[in-house]
Amino acid sequence: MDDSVWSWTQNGIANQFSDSDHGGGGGGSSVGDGERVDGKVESASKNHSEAEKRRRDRINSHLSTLRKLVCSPEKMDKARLLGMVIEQVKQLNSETKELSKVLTIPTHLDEVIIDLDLNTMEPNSDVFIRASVCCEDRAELFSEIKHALKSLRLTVVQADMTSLGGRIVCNFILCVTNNNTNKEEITTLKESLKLLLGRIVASSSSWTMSSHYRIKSKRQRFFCSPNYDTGRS
Amino acid sequence: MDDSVWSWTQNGIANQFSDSDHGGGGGGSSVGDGERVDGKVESASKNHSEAEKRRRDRINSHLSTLRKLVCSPEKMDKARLLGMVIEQVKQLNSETKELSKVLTIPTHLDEVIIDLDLNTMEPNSDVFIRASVCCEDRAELFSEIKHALKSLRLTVVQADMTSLGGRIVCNFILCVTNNNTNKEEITTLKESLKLLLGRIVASSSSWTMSSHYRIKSKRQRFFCSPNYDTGRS
DNA sequence: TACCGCACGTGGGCTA
DNA sequence: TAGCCCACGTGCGGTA
Repeated sequence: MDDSVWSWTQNGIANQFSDSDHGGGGGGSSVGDGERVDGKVESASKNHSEAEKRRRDRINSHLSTLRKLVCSPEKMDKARLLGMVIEQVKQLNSETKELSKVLTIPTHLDEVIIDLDLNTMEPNSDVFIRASVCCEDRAELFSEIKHALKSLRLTVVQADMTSLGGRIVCNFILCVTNNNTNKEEITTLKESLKLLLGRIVASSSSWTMSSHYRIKSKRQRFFCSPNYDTGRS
Repeated sequence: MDDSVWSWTQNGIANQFSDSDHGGGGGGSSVGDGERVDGKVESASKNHSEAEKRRRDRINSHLSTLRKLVCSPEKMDKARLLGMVIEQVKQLNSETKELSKVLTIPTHLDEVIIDLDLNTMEPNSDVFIRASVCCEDRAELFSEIKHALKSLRLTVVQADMTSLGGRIVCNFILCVTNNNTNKEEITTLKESLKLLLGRIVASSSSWTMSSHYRIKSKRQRFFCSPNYDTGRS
């Protein structure tokens, strides 16, 4: 419960420049031959020792930075700290992967993706379908998609849309409202959905590109603005 | 250009269990007193030595994991590796922060946030408004919001929506279509928008909560499913 | 007491 | 050659 124990962790890097053998193990250098020591090798040894200290300091400095970065409490092993860093990196990796899956940036390719995991289907349980649409942006797009989903009795559980440079990508999580659906019906539904969305995408492509939604540096500035914060953490 | 140089990096952890002094510095233990060594202290020293080796192996094992995790090439310093890890963590942190700004998770608090940066306004340039709505989810919500935006002549440039547990959060980037707008008009527009969205949120709260969109473990499984991938990288 | 984690200085392997 | 990086064993300070 005494923090002074770990003082070397904090001060060791900066303050331990008192040169000589403050505690080291191999300090005696084990000269068993009993010959006179040459001044040259002595200075070499000193250089070596100092260089090695600089190397240790370099590593420990990075370790210290990492400790602050992962909000690790003091009194934590090097090993445990590194383990914590590993967990942090893994979690951040999967997090960004998940987020960028949901929030994609529209590409220049028209496409409709329907994703349905039949394996996790359970009787008398809701069925979810994931749909992604990427096409030219236009005013009637949302209402057409909405109409198509309504005609197939699909409910929008989650929707993410991103438009950039006149292109738009919409990701939907859809819920099949008709409760008694077997796998065959779901497969048919999937095909119908793909067909309808495909038509919408095709009719979007035939449009002449409007100049309304070009990439504007202003919008970029808006996103990067420090004011651009919701207040939620 | 010879990889054997770095073989200790790969093999050192696993294969260096040949016990004795393979190269170490302090191996001589510097017994300058010339007395007989006690068996007890000798075994203690050996224990210490082995424990220290285990500790080193533990750290190096984590370092090796980290090296794979950040796709660091072999032939990289411990120090440089740690520096790379630091950069990686910093980048991932800012990345997830940016992403979660755009794609928020609905809270239990009703709120309407209008964000408008008047400072970046330029004459004869489009004006963008950021609007965030968090409230109870219900079927008519989208059409009501759409109607409100239309009545104010606002165009939806970008929209992100996330529903979870019967709550929904919608983030919009809106474009003011009326070109000749001065700051006073924009401020009035901002107030009107806040008023209209506030009414929609209030009417959502008065609804009795439907049980349709409770948190379902199935949905969670759907998101985490390995099949849940768009094909875009 | 025994154990643990650390910094230390060293020898060895390798590169420029 | 000098310089770099590493694993090694050790003394020390602190905990259980």
